[in-house]
Amino acid sequence: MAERSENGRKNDPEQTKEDILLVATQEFSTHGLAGARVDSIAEKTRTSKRMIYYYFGSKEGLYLAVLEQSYRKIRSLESDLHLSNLEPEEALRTLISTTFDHDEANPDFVRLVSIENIHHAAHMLRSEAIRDLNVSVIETIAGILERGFDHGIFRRKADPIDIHMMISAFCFFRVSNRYTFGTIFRRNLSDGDTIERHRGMIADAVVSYLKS
Amino acid sequence: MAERSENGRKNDPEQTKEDILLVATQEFSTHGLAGARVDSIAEKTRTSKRMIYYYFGSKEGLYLAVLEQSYRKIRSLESDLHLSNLEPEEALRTLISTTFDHDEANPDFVRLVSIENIHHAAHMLRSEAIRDLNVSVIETIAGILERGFDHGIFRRKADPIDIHMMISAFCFFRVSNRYTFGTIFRRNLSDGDTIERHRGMIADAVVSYLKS
DNA sequence: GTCTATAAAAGGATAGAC
DNA sequence: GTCTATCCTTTTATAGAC
Repeated sequence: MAERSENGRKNDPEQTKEDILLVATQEFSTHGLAGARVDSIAEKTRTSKRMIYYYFGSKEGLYLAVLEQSYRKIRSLESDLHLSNLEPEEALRTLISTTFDHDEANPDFVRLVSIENIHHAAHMLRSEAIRDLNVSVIETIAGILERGFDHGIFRRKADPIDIHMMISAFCFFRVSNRYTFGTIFRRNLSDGDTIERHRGMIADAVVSYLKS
Repeated sequence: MAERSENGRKNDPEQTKEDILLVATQEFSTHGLAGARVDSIAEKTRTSKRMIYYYFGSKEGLYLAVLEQSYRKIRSLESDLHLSNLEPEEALRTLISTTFDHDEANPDFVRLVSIENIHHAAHMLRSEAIRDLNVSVIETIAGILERGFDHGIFRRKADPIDIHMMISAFCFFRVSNRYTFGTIFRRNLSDGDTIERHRGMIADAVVSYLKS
């Protein structure tokens, strides 16, 4: 009555799906939606192409699953910060560092978002899971801005979504445009010193903007 | 001895190439490199698929030509500003507005750069024309920062490339991530009021950063 | 649930005439 | 320089056995 797999684990659907998703995330983020090859994904998986269609229906279905999983991962990160105990400027700097480090650590996610924008966010629109994304970041920022203004620390009443955009833009661009920017200006944006300097820079910029 | 075309123009190679490039720019920026279809491009052109291969050799050759032409267009814009006559803060604000308006007015270019980043800037690296891009923006910014610091207007000695990145990031992201950002936060970034507010915002942020 | 083999279609590229 | 027709590889997707 021996099981089939060598690792002593019997056929595990969840495990198989996870495996496919992991490989697919890599493939889509490297080649884009149209550029990704189902065959390549299947080869790098410990299962076969047939299973991809069995579980995900189509190439697009797989892409959507990859996208949803990627967004689900960040959603969880954002909520566990507990910034309301910190004084406003410190809370904001912590939030910014978190966003910065997240993008730096997750180039695959950044690339998937870029790809989704190429496609006018069409898949994201179709996915309730993603569309109903926790926009708790905005509430967090709104709270910080309000407290900061009341305490006289920030002189400017800014829109929280605008501030979130300013932070995202900087953190995202560094990763998304790494290659073209690096090529033109001959600068390696993933270099350790550069990372440190940029992390401080975006925080200082946002804070000084709010204080001015 | 009648000419062939109805418009009284005889076969014009340059015109034909231009026509193909225009359509191809649209197609590549909308669907990405792999997603673009040579057949679709040919259909929308007043010439045939054969001519695309005749002039550009391959789909990749056409893509590279599109990319080069797009970069050539901005290069010319950046140089005709004559900012050295303006006082530093005004010069910087003018430069920022120009970048902002350029990205807003050229979503195709922004998308092509995003696509090129998906491909690790591989084509850009192969193209001398693009690699030797005029980096005069950096010299311009360096000059402004120096003058501003000497005049006591800016208190911070910042790296010109970093400042250029900060400006680019904001202006670029607004356009490149328009769809995903708009979907999640239910905000139209190409709305007139938003554009005005954002144009002022990035300028204020950079200036206050340098003054802090 | 999983595999091998294969169908079906799409899309990049070219032949050859004018 | 330009056109029509076509080749042929690549790639998505499925059939059918176990």
